[in-house]
Amino acid sequence: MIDRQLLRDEPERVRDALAARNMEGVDIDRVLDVYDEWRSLKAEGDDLRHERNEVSQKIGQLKQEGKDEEAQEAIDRSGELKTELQELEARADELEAELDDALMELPNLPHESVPVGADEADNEEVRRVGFDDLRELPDEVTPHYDLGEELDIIDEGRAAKTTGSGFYFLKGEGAMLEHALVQFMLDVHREQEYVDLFPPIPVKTTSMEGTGQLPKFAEDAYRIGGSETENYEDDDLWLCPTAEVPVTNMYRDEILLKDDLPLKHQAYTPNFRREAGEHGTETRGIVRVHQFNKVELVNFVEPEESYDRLEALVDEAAEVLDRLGLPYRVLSLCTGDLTFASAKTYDLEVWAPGTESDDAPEQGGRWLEVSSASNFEDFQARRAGLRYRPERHESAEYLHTLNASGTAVGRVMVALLEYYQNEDGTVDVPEPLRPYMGGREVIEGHEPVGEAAVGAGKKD
RNA sequence: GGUGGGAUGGCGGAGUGGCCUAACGCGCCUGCCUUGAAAGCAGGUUUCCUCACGGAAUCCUGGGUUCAAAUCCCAGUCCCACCGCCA
Repeated sequence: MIDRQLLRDEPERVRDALAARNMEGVDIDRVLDVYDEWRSLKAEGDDLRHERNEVSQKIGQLKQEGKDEEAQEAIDRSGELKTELQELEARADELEAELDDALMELPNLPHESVPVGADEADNEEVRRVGFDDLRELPDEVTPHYDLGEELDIIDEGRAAKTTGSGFYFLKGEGAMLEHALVQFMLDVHREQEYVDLFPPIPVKTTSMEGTGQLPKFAEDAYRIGGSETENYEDDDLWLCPTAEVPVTNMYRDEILLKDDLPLKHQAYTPNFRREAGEHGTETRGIVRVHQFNKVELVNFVEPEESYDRLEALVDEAAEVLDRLGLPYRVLSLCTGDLTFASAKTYDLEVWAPGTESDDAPEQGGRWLEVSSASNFEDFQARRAGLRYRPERHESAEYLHTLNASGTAVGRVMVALLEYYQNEDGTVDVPEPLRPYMGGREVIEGHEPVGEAAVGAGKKD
C-alpha cells in the first residue's frame, strides 16, 4: 500500500506511475474526493466526541454534588450528541472503508531507475553470464519433457490421474535431483547468512493481503474450502502461492529492533498457483505447473539500504546458477512488466536449449525465468504492519522488504536436463550437485513400468 | 474435542462503571544540575485529524448494555494448564 499522505501531496506522481504501469480505470480523483470527505467528517466527529466527553464528565460531577436536575439536562444533551455521532460516524466508516479498499488496489510506484516500457519486450538486459564458454551440446537437444519421459524420471500422465493436469510425478533420479537441488540451494544461501524457515503452507487472507496477492489476484490462488471468486473472510485459508507470503507475514504487526536488521530468511516450500488465463500455454513439461517447489529468500532492511540490498540479493540468487554452471541473463523489468507490489524487479532467466522460442539468444533455445528479485520498499510493510525502531526513543518506521525466489527448483531442473544433456540421452550431474546425489555423476534413467511400455515397444 | 485460567503502554505489572488524562516499577530519549559520570529533578516515550492551537482514538478483535466501559454482557482469536483423541 502506498502512503495515503503521498497520494494527497503528489497525486500527479501517482497518476504518472499508474500510467507507466499500464493501469487504466483507476479514478484517482474519486479516491481523493473520498479522502477529503472522510477527513472533514472525521474532524466533525472528533468535535462532537469532544463535546460528549465534556458533557459526560460533567454528569459525574453534578451527580456527586447532588444536582440531579442539571445532571438530567446534561444526560439529555448527551443523548442528542450520541444520535448525531452515530449517523456521522456510520458515514465516515463507509468512506474510510472505501478509501482503504481503493488504496489496497493501487500498485506500488516504480523506482526512478526502472526502465519505462509497455510490456516484457521493453525489459532491459543488464548482463549475460556463462555464454563465453559453453558446454558442447548434442546436435539435437531433446526437450526436458520428452527426455524426462524417456528416462522415466518425469511422469505427467500419471499425475493427471491422481491429481489433474498441471501436476507431475518425479521418479527415481528425477526425485533425487529435486531433493539435491533443494539441499544444494539451501546450503549456498546458508553461506550467505540466511536463516532457514520451514513455514506453514496454508495462509490466511490477511497474510495474502499483506504481501499483495489479495485482493486483486484471487483467481490465481487456491482457496481452501471455498471458491476463489466467492467472498472471503480474513481468516479463510489459501494454499501458499510463494513462501514470500508466510515468511513476510511472520513478523506482522511487530516492531523490530535496528539490531535485528538486515533480517535474512530463506524458506523451502511448495507453491500452488492456478495460472488462470494461462490455459493452452505450456501444456507439456514442468515449466508452468500448478505446484512447484521453491527456495525463497526474504530480506527485511532499513529503508536507506534497500537498493544496495537489491543488487546484492540478485547476486545471492544468481550464485546458484553460477555454481551449477548454467548460462543465464539478468533483466531489469520495465514499468509495464513490474508486479503489483514491486518498486523494482530484476529477473534471472536461465538458458534452456531444448525448445525454440522467438525471444532467444543466438545459440537458440529459450529463456526461462527462474528467479525474480524485487524491492517492495515499504509497500508490503505498510500492509502487514512491519516496523522497526531506528533509535530506541524514536517512533517506529516501516521497514523495507525484498525477496528473491532463490531460483525455482523445477525450472532449474529443466535447464539442467537440457543443458547437461549428452548425445546418448543421459544427463551429466554438475560437479557441485554430486554430493547431494549420492555421488552420482550421470543420470541414466529407469526401465519404464507397466504394460503400456511393452505396447509402445519400449520394453520386452 | 472438553474444562478452567489468561490477554493492559517499549518491558514487568496494578486496576471490577465516572478522580483512568491507566498507579507503581524498569528501560530508553531530551533538558537542568555536574569538570565528566552517577544520583536527583523536569519533560517525553502509540495512532489518526489539524498549517497551527488543539482535538479524537487506543487496555486482544468485533458487537451490545449505559448519559458514561480497561472494568458489565455476547461472539470470536490467540496463549497457558489439565482431560480426551491421535500421528
